[in-house]
Amino acid sequence: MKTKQDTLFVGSLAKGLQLLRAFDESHTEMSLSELARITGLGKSATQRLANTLHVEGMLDKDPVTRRFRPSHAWLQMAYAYYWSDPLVGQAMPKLISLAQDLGETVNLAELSGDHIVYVSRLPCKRTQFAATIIGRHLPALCTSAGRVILGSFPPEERRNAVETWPVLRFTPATTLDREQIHDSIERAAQQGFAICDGQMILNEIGVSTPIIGHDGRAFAAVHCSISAHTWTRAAIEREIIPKLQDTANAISPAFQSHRGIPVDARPEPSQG
Amino acid sequence: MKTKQDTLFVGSLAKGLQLLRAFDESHTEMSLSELARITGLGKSATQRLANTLHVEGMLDKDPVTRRFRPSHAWLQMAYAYYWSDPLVGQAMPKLISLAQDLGETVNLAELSGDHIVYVSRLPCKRTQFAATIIGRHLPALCTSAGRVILGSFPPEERRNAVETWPVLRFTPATTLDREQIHDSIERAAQQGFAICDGQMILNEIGVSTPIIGHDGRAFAAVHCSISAHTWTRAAIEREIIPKLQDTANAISPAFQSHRGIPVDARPEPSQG
DNA sequence: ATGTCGCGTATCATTATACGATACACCCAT
DNA sequence: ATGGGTGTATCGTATAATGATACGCGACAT
Repeated sequence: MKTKQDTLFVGSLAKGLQLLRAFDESHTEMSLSELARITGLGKSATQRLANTLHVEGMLDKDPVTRRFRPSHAWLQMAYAYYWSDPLVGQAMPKLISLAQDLGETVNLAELSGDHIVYVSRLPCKRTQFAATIIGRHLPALCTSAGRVILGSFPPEERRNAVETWPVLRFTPATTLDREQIHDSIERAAQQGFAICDGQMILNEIGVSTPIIGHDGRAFAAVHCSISAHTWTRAAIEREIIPKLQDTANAISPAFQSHRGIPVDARPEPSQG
Repeated sequence: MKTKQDTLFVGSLAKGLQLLRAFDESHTEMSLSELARITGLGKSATQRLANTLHVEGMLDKDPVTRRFRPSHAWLQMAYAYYWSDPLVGQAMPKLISLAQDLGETVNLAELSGDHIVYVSRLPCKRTQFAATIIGRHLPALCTSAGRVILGSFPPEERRNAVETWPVLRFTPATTLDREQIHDSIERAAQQGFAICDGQMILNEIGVSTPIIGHDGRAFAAVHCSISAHTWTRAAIEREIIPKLQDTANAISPAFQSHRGIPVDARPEPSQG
């Protein structure tokens, strides 16, 4: 029996994608049976799907251990993504200048549902590995970028987001209290920037300014990650914020919000 | 009729991947019919597959133009890739130091069949957009990285590669003559580095040193991109090469060649 | 040695599932 | 109006994906 709207849904394809999604931070290479176990797909099915992905060049297969892992094609997907995202092309040169100017790590973050994604990273200092690679997905409420973006939303949506969007603990200092998050967003809305302390990494400070579309809604942010050991709040506001804001403003004008659609208002996939 | 080895090949999945691969530099967003035309898949099939990919979050669909484009999930694939590639984790901090030290754009390139892929990029100057984003695939023979890697291969393989691997013209200065490419590789083999002038971009110089595995074969390279306007050959060899070599050597020891398998010796997908 | 377990691989009949053709609604040009 | 171009939806058919089953191998413990 089919759930409902699925005469134009190809199950095999969806299952194949499941296999791809099974790979993450903690599953970097997997045997056939591991894949089967994690996806819950059954040995035969997994075998066929994994083999297909291998033949098609999406999975590398170690000839001796027979374990699968993401192929270089996964990076080509990112390459194609970059060309398709008009924001990146506009922002990149400005971000490079900014990073060189500041001498600090600069990122471009986009809103994606109730998360933010680091779309571009320009690391200038060594940090956690995860902070140096693109594509990381984080709960918007836990990041300075997410908060400053939310700050540009109408109060109604803002409230709803603060109450319903997910939060996750990353460090002992991560704020889980939605009251505090609310306040942080209010402040961001008034000031036009957000500063978050030790939310993701201890002694790391995140600073963000919003990239605003025609409609006044932000859909991305310029983000800077610095060390709490070398920066005071005052110095940040004096030396970093203005430059971040200039950069964000220089990127802003040309764009329309196109991804920051509230999760519940997402386009219906298809509706019998 | 089936070709032969396909009882464990899922066609629908392969077709879905075809859709994904249809997106590139020149196809950044596509309508249903465009997709159908490019993949040659027929309207109905394309409709179903595209819809599936949309529902599964792999393709965004503009609610008004109804055009598809890569979603943020494409970046998450890169994220997963990075975790799975042991080289990246080792190299990243060293590359960051190098880039800061040189003040020039530094890249990490891996061999992938007869191409090289830029796996990590640390742009310090503005250049062409394509040179700032990861995942770019280039014919190995046309790049300093590819040549210096090939330089570490046994002469037999090296010769074969020079004769059969693809070359492509990017600038009026791109070397298409395989004799010259051969010489360039020989020089790289002796010197331990490769310098390429204006092969990809006019007035851009590429400099690479090899990252070598246990077996003596290189499978990746540290690459630096600089301007011909500000650097002379002598200055490069004096100030850049040594640092590149140090970095590459610092990364090398821990690794085994695992992707640089000659194209013809790639693991057979399955063989009835 | 010997048995067992887990793995990757291969085969096969069954029917669910993906298929192409077809038809409709819509928008923008002629 | 009209015609070509979209995106969408439906339907009967047979292709193509399915799960169970079986085999061969190596690791490990008995």
